Amino acid sequence: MSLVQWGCHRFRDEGAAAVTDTASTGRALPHPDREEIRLEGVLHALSDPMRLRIVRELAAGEAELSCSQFELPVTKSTTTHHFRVLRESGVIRQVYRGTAKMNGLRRDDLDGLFPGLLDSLLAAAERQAGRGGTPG
Amino acid sequence: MSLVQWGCHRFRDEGAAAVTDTASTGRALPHPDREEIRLEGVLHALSDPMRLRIVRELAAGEAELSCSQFELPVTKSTTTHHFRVLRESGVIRQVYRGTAKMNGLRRDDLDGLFPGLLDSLLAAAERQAGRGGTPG
DNA sequence: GTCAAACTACGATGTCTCTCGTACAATGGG
DNA sequence: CCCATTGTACGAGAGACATCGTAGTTTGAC
Repeated sequence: MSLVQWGCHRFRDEGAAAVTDTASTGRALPHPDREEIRLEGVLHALSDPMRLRIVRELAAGEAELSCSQFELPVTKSTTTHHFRVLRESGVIRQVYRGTAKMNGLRRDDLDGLFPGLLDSLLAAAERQAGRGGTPG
Repeated sequence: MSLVQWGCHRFRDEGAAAVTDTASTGRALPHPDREEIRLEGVLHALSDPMRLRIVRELAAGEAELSCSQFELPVTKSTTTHHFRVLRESGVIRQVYRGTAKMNGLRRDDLDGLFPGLLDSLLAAAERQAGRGGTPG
């Protein structure tokens, strides 16, 4: 049938992402620019219970949190993986601080791109959690 | 390490779903009840470009649409697959009418469960489409 | 310098997903 | 009854994903 190949479910190009996060230490992490953030990528990132939970905890507190402050029922390797997915999809921003890696929601960028979306999503997760689901 | 196994990324239980859609013809299709709809499942369904596109077309028009009215760049088999994912996640409702299968957004159920979410998602998709993405 | 803490890299594994093609079933019109 | 239209079932293949374990790197404290 020879159909158009327009790269479905492939959100990990990143291409030349901005690597300009020289925090207190020298290590930098690749983040997509605001304009590179794709809705499908964000939804994919948030469609995993573990990641939705992370984002909910991140949204609950004001400050940034290090990876180790999340008590997730998975190993450290898996935790690293989930945080990377969140960062590469543009949902969170990660910065090294000493041996820790601090995580913060990219609220400004997400609100700028998709006004109201993040709040709706968080409210939805909250509602479902109250209903007896386990997404956070 | 022996961690808790709490069924991550497994949204397809459905269990005893409601199969009470005897439309004009006799064939019925399993839909999750409103309370069975899970946010993660909805996000997962919408994280695919093809399905996001379907939902956007569905939301644009008022009336229900048959599967064949969507001109998707995939085969019929694949189209069937995507519509099933959307139905099983609770995003759309499907009903047979003659040889056609009519599709409608489950707006009431989604708005009831997650107020504002669907609109935010559609607005986000619209915005991204205007920006030059291809999600619809 | 040594050491613990925090996180990463890599490879493996099992499952899921997207896609297809072919063959099949249900419906309604002549 | 025959047939076109519409959609399904099934099986397969390529690739993505979540998870793990082990081994390694980076950092800061002593």
